[in-house]
Amino acid sequence: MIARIKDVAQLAGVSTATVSHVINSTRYVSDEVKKKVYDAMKQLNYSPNPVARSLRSRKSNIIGLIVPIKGNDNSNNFFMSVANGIESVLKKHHYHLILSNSREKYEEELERIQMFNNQWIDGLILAPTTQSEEHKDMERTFGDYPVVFIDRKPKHLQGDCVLINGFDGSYQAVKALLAKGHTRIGFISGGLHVSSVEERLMGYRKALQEKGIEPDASLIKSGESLWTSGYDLTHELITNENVTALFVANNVMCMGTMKYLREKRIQIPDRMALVCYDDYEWTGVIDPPLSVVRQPAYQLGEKAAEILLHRIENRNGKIKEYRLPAELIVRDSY
Amino acid sequence: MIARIKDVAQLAGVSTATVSHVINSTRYVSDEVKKKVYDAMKQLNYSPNPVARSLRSRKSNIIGLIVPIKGNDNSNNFFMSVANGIESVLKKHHYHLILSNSREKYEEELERIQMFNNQWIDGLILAPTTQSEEHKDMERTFGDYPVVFIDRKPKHLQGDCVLINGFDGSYQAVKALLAKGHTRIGFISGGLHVSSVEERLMGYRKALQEKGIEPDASLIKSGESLWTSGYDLTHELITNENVTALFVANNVMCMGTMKYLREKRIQIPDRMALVCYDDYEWTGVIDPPLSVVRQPAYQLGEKAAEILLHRIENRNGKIKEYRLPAELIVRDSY
DNA sequence: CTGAAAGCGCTTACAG
DNA sequence: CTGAAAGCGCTTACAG
Repeated sequence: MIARIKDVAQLAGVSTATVSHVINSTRYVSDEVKKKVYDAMKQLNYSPNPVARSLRSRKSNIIGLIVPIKGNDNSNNFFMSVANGIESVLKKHHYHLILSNSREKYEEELERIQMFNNQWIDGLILAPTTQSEEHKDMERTFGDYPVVFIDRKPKHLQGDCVLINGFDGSYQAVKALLAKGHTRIGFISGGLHVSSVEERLMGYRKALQEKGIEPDASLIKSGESLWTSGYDLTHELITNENVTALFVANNVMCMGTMKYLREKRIQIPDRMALVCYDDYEWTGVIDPPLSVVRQPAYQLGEKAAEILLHRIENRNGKIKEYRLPAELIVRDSY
Repeated sequence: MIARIKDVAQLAGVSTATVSHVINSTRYVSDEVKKKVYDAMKQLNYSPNPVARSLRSRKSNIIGLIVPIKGNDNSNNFFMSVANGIESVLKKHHYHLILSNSREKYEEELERIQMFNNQWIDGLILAPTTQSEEHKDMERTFGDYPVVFIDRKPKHLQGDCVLINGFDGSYQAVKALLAKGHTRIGFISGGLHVSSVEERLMGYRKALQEKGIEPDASLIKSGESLWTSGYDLTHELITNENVTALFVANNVMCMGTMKYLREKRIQIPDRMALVCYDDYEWTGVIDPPLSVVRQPAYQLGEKAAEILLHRIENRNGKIKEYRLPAELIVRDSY
């Protein structure tokens, strides 16, 4: 039989109120009484029922996470690292993580949020779908809990944000390509309306402009985050635009670029210089090892969790936007 | 203000019992009364408080998942796909998923299980740590909920299992290498005491024996699931054992193998034939595209969730062990 | 310094 | 066919 607080109180010869206060350190209890309570708890192998606790205190110690991972996309370890980072700090604070997936669809995202509203989560970490960045009305959807946005900054919503400094990462990458003498540098990425991608493009532009090169719109290609799309766009840039270098700001698309270059026997870096996004291990073991922009995904998760937990304690503090630095990892592809 | 069942009852002019029964279809209610209740619910934008519901009904609609992902290992998308598969079927049944990570440490695994015991989860999906396969006493640790083991079969515990047929996948892979005339085929993997790895080794042995080749223990190398370990073991096999082919039954270690072969300029497949584990996209875009054994991770998750949900409804059915087929994807590395 | 008791929002025997 | 009321296991004003 599972012990209840009543059983503990009875065995310790005190009231349930006292047991509760001992457990939660919420008012003074004499050491003598405390000891009796602890002994009884131990003897009964008692641990409080968190559901009853949640009902009464209106606090669940559960955090929701919604990630946008398309279909069967098992190449996307970014959000998996993020989830891991979140979980690691939640654990320390005795919180749990409910994982949910919007599959990059706005309707599913709303659906998940609504499920969470009923579930009495204490807070939500949301990587908004690319569509939801546009939707003003989403704010009304959230329940009465704090929300931290990650990776993508919704244009019409305000709230704490944890982002990666894609501007600087891209700026460094393109600057490095320019330093090697490249002037026609292709840019490949996912949808440009996503804030994270937008920033990467801004970094690209800025680096070019500093060198006195006006960005050529025909060198900037965006498509779906699929390797096939990366393949096609690489083809376009190489056959029509005479580029000598590529900056591929999307890891999945980068695989398509690699596939294309390999098939056409275009040597890296001699005939095509390359910098890609995301430092997954495979990028280091292929031939040649790829120079990449590294995103601190795990740390992003940690930071988001810390901010959310802080916000739960302190609902009215000033809203903040955090940016974690991206890092250019130089290997042999340019 | 958030509406409670009482408010709905009042507005509809019925008892809370009736409202509850309408919501849960748990006893007959006349269509007329039903309509009044639905109207009131709609008007008040009512949705039941799941915490209160859980407390009373002792059912949380939450499933726990514990995965063993080491430290910052962002190459491990296997369990991420599994989690995705689980989540997709839970969603359909209005269940939630709590994600937790044992980091491949037995103590952390126990800790997480204990947290779950308090949390009143309705069931647990567990990918046991390699250590926990050994521990008989773990059974006593579980609370009063069904458990489904995935990917690894604990030697001393009984319960539903969903595994991948690593035997057959490996058998096919090694058979293919043998068909190309290779006889000295190295085997590289993580710890051999893990059931999934054990099976892969058995498939390797079986294929050799069928060809009349007695497996040579010195060609069988196991180490930690790290690319550095794959690198070192590849070095050993090539310099000391004169192998002409390698079967690397671990995706992370396979990266080390690739790195080694590339550094030493050992041509694949001419000077070294290769079959690796796990069909991640990068294995298809490198040069040459790798032949791999594909594991249906997403489907593993789906199956595990289905079985667990079924088990929750039907605690006393016969315990089952499911095996999903692994598939040899033939590309250009042998 | 501690206890008796109300109440969180539901579900579910019990009664008619 | 439906309702009044107990109770799930806690927390927390209120009282002394």
